[in-house]
Amino acid sequence: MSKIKSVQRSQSYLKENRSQWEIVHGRRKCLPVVYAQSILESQGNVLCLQLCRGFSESGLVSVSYVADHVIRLFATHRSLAEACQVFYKVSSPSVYTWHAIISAHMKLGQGNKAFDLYVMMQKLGIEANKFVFMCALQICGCEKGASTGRIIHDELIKSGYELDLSIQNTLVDMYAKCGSLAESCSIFSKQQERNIVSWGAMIAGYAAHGVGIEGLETFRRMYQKGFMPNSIIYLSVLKACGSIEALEQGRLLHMEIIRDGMHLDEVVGSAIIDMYLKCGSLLDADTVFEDLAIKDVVSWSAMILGYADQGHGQKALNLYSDMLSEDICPNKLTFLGVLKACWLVGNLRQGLYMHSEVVSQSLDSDLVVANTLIDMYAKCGALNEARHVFDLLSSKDGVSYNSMIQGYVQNEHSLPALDIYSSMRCRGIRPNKVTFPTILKACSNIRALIEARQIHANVITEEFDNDSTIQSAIVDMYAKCGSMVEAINMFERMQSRDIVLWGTIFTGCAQSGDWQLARQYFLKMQGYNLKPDAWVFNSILTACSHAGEVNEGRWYFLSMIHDYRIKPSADHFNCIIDLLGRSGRLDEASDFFQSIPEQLDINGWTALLTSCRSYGNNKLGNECFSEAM
DNA sequence: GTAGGGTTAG
Repeated sequence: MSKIKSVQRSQSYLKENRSQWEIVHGRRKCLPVVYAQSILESQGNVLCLQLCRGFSESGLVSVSYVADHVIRLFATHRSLAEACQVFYKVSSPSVYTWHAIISAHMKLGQGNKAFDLYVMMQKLGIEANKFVFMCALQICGCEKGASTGRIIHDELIKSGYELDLSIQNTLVDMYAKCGSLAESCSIFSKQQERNIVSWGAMIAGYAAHGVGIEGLETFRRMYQKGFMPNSIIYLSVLKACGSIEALEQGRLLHMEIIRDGMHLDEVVGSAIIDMYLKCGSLLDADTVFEDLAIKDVVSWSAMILGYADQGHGQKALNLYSDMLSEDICPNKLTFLGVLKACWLVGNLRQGLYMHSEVVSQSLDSDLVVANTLIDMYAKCGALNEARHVFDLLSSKDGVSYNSMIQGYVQNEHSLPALDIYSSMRCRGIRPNKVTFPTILKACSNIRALIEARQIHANVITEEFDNDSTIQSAIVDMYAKCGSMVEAINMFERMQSRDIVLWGTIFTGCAQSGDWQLARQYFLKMQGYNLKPDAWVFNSILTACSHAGEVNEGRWYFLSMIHDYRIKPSADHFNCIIDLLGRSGRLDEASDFFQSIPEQLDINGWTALLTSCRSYGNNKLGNECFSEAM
């Protein structure tokens, strides 16, 4: 039957007298609903909604099998209120009706309400079927978390549904979405039978957790087992490639997708663009984007965000204005990209304008957007604006606090950063691996040793004391706060120490003027076969300079040049001049430079002249000046 | 009679 005829028949049914309708059509009375569905599929238009409303008002919906269809259709039209109205009119809802209303809530982002309905259904003595169980598992994946998921998993075992393929697939998906990849893998590996969905769920799980190598490996195994990938599989595999920046694998995948003729699909196309951008290949992304038949808000946003992530702020902003001129309405992710672009190019004015756009779309209450706004303002140096967004945010998460703390620390406002940190702890929001290095830096900046010790204690209670980045930050913090004993205590406990960390120790020694300790550690470092870099030498020379170790300083300077082939920078020259100058040996400083003229650049001369001036030796200064010219 | 896996994310 043609679609137009379906519409006409549906409408004429509705016009008929209700009682007659029921008698005449008997059990086939839900047929118009099926027609309405076909209209939705073909046109997705207002007409379908009108038909649904007609049913909703006709009273026919009190019969559960009519209501089931109508609820599902209202859910597709994102009209949860109308779906609920229908549900409440059903005199004795069947398990199908319950499934329809639970699923409607879940799909429209009301996971908690959906779960309440699930519990209510069971209390009313209606036994869940596999579809309801699948729905409950999905709610755990998006709202309730793994602990509730495990309870339902137990219920499934008792009811025997555990052996059902769709249920197993949903379990794999649920555990992955809850962050428990190990449980996903365990179920997947025990599956006796798998279909394309099973493979898709597992690959998506790996991709979402950034374990791209396993994702690609699973994709390969799937292929070997004779499953042909569909577009959904490709989306996950592309994400897996992007997560590990596997450009070559991504290119091969792109070729396969072209072979299968899926590259022009706007959804797959957006994923290909995203993969190329994450792999840093902007040209490839451009080409794919240009070739897309339909550029929707997702592909535009993928480009804008991708360019912003790669540090190309201006290009991201240009893309945004191109997108607007194509009459595409920005969404939340577009704004995330544009806000990032604003701070990349340091354009606070555009940032303020984008903020007003965000407000006009009522996206300012969205946590991710608000956090990005805080970040944008803070990175543009507009701390008051950042704080304003932060204060207005009713439910702040760890990221909000981290962004605000980072904003203060980056702008060298360490005290308010410490304040925010304490209010974060008061509200029971746990600091994480982003918080600790930042707040430790705040302590270093103002040498707040007492607070720093407290934060070190927090690091231990939050079990981040084995994180190498945080350990380094603690060493750095103690060194900068002048407590070399604590710095060394931490340093000695560390499993692996990179050159930066050794540099931190030398800087600490230099600041405290402890040349003996610096020398001791320098020897120790050489024992680990670590090559000192320019920065390490700078610290060593500073330590010599502070301790007045003229000969040692000279020796290390020459060793740096000849043994380690490091070209001295102005900082190194400054150290030597300082070292000689402190001992009142400006002539020697001059001679010193004469002995290595090929190393001198304009910075070296500038350093020498500055030093002559600060030590009041104009004669030497003039000589140096004419020589430099 | 139902579905299950999917793109852009601070």
